[in-house]
Amino acid sequence: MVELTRKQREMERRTSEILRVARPILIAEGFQGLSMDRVASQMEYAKGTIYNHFPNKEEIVLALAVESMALRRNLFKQSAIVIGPARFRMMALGAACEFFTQHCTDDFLVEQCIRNQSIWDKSSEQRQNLIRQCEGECMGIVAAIVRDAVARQELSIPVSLTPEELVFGFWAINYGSQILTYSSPSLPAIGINDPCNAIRVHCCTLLNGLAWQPIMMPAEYNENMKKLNELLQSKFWSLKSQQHSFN
Amino acid sequence: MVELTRKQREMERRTSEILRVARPILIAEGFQGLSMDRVASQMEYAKGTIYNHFPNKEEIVLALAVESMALRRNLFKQSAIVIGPARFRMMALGAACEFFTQHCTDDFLVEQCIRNQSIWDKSSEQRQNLIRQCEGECMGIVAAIVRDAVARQELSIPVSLTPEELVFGFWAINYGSQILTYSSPSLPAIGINDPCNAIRVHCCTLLNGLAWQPIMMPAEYNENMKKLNELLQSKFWSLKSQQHSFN
DNA sequence: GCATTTTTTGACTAAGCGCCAATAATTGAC
DNA sequence: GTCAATTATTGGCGCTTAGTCAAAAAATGC
Repeated sequence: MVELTRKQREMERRTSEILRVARPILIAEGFQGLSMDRVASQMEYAKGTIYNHFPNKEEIVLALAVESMALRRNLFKQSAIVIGPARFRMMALGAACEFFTQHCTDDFLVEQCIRNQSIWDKSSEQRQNLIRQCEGECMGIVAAIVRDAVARQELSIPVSLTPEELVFGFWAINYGSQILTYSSPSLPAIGINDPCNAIRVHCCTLLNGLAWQPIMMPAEYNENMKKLNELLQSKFWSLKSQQHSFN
Repeated sequence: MVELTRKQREMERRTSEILRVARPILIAEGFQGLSMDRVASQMEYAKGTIYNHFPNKEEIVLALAVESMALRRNLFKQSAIVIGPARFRMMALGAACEFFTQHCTDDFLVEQCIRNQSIWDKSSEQRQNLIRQCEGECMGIVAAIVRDAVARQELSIPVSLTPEELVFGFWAINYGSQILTYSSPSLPAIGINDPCNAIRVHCCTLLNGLAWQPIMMPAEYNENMKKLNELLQSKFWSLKSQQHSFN
């Protein structure tokens, strides 16, 4: 029995080795560029062995996405515990989104890869659920801040919106802007020189529009975001080092 | 010479025939599922002939995206001429985004297909520029509304934002929410039951946060969006019929 | 040391992209 | 109307890749 677990451990070690090899290929050359032969030859194993770990290419990509989304979730968890009014914690989550895209760009790109029907069609329910769970956890972290703000009477949610639907607006604006920034050819050519600053202003405006206390002008908001960003940076290294070990 | 143009016309007719055949395949089965052999056999031409029209698969996809984005742009143009204060026109563009995603879902999906580095790597500069141009025109339409609102003193833009960067916020929130709605597995499972309504509320809040006159409560905003949506629907049919003929 | 189970291997099939030499069709000069 | 020159079409070929599977190798356990 102790032998069996040693074998299992060996198996798992190799599973993560496959992911370690596959990730940079996926990031550099996309889903097309990632080939099983290439992974196999770089691992110095036969292709069939790779198929003992993952039934198809899509599962590898989904497994990579699970890792990347776990990092995002951990970053969210760390951001949600900054001190101050709920609005500050909400801002910290905006900072986390910025930070993730800018400093974990590879993981951000992996997340993009799975927004593709064909990957979901060919992968296992089980691994899909890991993604959904992680997404749900991220949502839960932010929604908890909203609920806390309501409890503290610093915010009242517009009628007809659930706390999660309120979060959805911030999710959409951050996610949308980051996708556009990274995939739209030549934003500056159509007059968008500093998309990141623009989204900060919009988030601030949205928070103020919701009358989420304390109200701030964009300049003040921006100052606070800078501080939150630095705080996040200092927290980040310890987070990276335990990347796959903590919940 | 008249013979030559007849030939050219024949050539162009077949080019659009290829796109007509390729589009439903791309939509139903994605970039992977679209194969040159399949297009050729469905056209009852040899594969080589398809390659006389398009140097590779990526160019076909980009050509399809040009058509879809032209439809979006035309919808934007039609929406931008509704009567009333600039804020109403801005709202009409939000309605156009909703409308496009809901009633031209195929075109929305085609737009998504090209957010993929490998397609841009393998396609011609020339066709890429058609996409960029269309994107720039869409931006121009909306930015003009913003500029008009400033001129009418119904809006003052936050310092540090260009009119285009202001538009970018609305672009991001609409685009982001639509991508999430269409590609995120089970939004309702994480508490988002009506993403479309949520985004309407957020857009209203954002407009109010910018103090864009006339200020509206979400309920009133929603009523106006409904009316704009109906108006758009009535305009849409004539637009569809002349889809590729007008600028 | 040997039989049984498990794992690994890499040749193989099927499918698809892109190429190109051979074939067919069209053109236009006379 | 004929025929040489040009242009367009064809489909088979080389190459790559996903995924399979029977045979070989390795590990296990008695």
